[in-house]
Amino acid sequence: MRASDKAYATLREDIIEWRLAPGTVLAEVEQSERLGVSRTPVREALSRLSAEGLTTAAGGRGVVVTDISLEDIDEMFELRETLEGKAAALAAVRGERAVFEKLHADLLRAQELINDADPARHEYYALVGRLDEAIDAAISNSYLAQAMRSLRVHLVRVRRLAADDAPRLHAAAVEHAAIAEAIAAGNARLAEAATTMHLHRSLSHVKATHPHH
Amino acid sequence: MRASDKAYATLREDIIEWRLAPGTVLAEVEQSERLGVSRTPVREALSRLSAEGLTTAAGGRGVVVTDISLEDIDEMFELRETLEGKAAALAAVRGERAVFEKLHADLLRAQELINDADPARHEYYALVGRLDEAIDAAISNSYLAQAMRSLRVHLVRVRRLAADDAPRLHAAAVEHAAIAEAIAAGNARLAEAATTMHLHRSLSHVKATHPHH
DNA sequence: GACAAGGTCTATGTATACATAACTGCGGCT
DNA sequence: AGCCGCAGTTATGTATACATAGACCTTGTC
Repeated sequence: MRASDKAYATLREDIIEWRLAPGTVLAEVEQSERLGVSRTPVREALSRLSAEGLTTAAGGRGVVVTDISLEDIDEMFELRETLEGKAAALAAVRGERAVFEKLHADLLRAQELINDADPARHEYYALVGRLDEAIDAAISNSYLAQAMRSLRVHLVRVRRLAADDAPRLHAAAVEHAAIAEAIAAGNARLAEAATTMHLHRSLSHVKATHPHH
Repeated sequence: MRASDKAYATLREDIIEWRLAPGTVLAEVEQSERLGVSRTPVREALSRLSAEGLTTAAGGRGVVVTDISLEDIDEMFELRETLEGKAAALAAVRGERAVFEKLHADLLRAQELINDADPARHEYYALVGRLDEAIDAAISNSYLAQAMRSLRVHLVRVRRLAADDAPRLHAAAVEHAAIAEAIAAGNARLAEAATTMHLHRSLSHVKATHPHH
């Protein structure tokens, strides 16, 4: 593994997991010492992070971890609804029925994955991730897929902030299942509507959890 | 101006203007000699270009200029319709009426800008650029604006490929005027429809001009 | 004659030394 | 007392030397 990849992965993880708070200044020398690599790979990592929008170059004095305001969350979900709504509609038209029928069935059984044995809900999120990947593959549009990937980085940060509780996850699983079902049925408008509903409820949940910020 | 900015701007311009053909291998030493800077800024420039999608890291053997296939153009316009349609609708709701009324009037007079005195149509494209900027500002959604900016880079490359002729530009000016008018009127659905129409005709024109590729 | 294995070579990946510009603190001026 | 300006310091920006890994060519064998 390249040192720059390591630096990038570590910094990215630290930012997403909120171990590096917004506003934190990431100095090159400081980070190179912390990560045990030289300034060059750190520099490249910070470059990539800034391109993604996780950090911003604060003119001259290092790069700082970007903040996420309530307005940012609204804006992110506005774009998300546009992109994922379109993606769901396209997947309904172009996707393979069998793939989404299986995902539908798995998502209906996802309630069992949400238990106290796995507080981080790794398996549940992995399943949701498979739905995302299936949609990405089904739309066969690399530009749209890329736009959604860019956005997902920021959404993971929001998710960490929102502290999904079990009731919300149970409801979300049902909503995801509805999306998969609509895609499997080849019903584009229904798939888009199901996506809109899901995102609306997700946003409401986030806002209810964090009224301030 | 920083050397890395210079390297980035030069390389980006060369790629967009098709002076660097798709498939061209951009070796670091070679480019650093050509641009008169050291490898470090060239490296950073290539990094940024790859993040934008203008180049791709060809595992081990340098970065190569990405190609644009006919499928790519279809995909780009599919995303573009989604993004710009939404943006136009939002601008109709959130934008300032006066700004778009002025743009509407200017665009109706744009026919005069398309003459033999300016073969590159700088003034015309500047006016269209002002419409884009006005919409960007009106939507007040930095994530959506960022997604559109990312896409526009690639679209400029396609435009250079399509060799816009005077008749198409005259028609496009009218279509742009219709978008501005709908936004000024605060009619979101009409603005979205006008955008869809414009993009459909643009794509048809590009495909008619370049049936192969 | 073709395929595979090894070596060489050339590219990128990394580290570090040096240049330069901006921020900060201090001092003098108004 | 507040502000402007200068210098010191410390950060980033650049260049270059060195490490390393992958690609291509050569050579040997089947």
